[in-house]
Amino acid sequence: MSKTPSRSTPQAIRGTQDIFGADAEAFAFVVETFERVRKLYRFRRVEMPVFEKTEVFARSIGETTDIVSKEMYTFEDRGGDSLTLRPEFTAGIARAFLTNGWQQHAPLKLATHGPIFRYERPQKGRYRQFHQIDAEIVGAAEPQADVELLAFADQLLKELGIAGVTLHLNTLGDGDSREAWRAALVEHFRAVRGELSEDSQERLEKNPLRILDSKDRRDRAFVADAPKIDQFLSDDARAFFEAVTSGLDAAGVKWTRADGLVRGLDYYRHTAFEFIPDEGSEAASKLGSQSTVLGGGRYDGLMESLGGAPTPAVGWAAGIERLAMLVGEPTESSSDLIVVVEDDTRLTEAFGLMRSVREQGFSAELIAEGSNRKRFDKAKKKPHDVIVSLQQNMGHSVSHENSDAPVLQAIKPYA
RNA sequence: GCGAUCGUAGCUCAGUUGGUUAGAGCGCCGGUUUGUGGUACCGGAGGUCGCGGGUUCGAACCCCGUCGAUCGCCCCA
Repeated sequence: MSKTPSRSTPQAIRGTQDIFGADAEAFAFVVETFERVRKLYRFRRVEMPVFEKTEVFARSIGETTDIVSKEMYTFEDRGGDSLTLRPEFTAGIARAFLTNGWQQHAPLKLATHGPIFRYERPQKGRYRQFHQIDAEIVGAAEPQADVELLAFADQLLKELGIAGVTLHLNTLGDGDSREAWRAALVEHFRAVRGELSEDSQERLEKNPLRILDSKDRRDRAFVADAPKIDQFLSDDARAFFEAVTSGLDAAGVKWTRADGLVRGLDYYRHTAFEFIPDEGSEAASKLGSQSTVLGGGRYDGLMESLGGAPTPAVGWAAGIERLAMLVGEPTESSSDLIVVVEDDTRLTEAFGLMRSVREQGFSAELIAEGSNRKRFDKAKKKPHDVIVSLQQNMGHSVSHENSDAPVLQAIKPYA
């Protein structure tokens, strides 16, 4: 047994987590399911660096919010370059697309997953190092890319067994639509500025679209009669959105229109979406105030901010920990076989048996420590199909509830 | 960055208005019992009560600070 850590044992960094046990199993289930479904949709696997030059994120995210100045893990390396631990996948993928000449593969369907870093106050479902799965279609201007991407997300959530979650869908229109809408919103809210919450008065200057999802009571009345994006959509933008929605209907993806759903960053165009737990659902209570399960949108404006040619793209990301909170307790996997050594002289025999069983593709665990008498009881407490107990004088016993257990074939001399 | 609640054994927690050697259950280790068996009983290890300072004759308990956790606000790529 290890001793209690002394006072000098370093603590884990705030907002990081050591995932173990049932949580780790749920985490792995999310990743494995993602990998399986991603292959069904023929998304190609990509591995990305965990850090990039700071400008990769600074230029793509822009200066509109606190993100760049306050919420990234940015540091100087020994060469004096400013680097940042990735706070998202999209910007790095865009950079890779440009620097590697992946235009030649366009339209390119990519999937990846891994750790993400954001310097934020930890709370329920929110960590400083957390993990995302991510899917992008780069170099595809057509609405069917949005449909395919969303069908992937929808099927993934279904296969994870996550219920009570609905796709909330909106369009931000093309660049001109978006700007006209934004200007109208600013005008609308400026007229009632004094009656808005303090937070929203500030948002009016920094990020007016965000007033639309204010939780403050004082703002709600003005949000309700705020101008809608639909009034500002160009014919093309309207047609694009209709193509997306009719495609989703055809693909059997359920959705609901959320005309207040926005993206804060300027590079977003057209489709914006979030899968959100239904009010009062089990999923909603499990997630607390961190409600979005999976979110994304079309980012046709991103490549240009990184100095590339205009390149249409659409993608989504989802927090693995949050998904894992919703998949429920996976049943602990049981070993096909447990070998109990109740007489230490038979330990070598046990080693041979273990190896043989495992080579035949069965999982097996050995129990050969502690009091001889209590070893069998210990084995009974672990999930298993079959227990073989090696006792004194070359005797043995086999215990199982199911005489069809496949592993019995692999241990015939004992069974 | 702001606010609230919390921090006692590996885990879940108790600890009475501040008062002797800080407790329970589970888990762990050992023994006895049982003997094809997740039994029962006995015993044991394991805590400077998150950390630092203060008040007091005396602090797990009161005060300040700090670190961490949890929940919410801000932010949400």
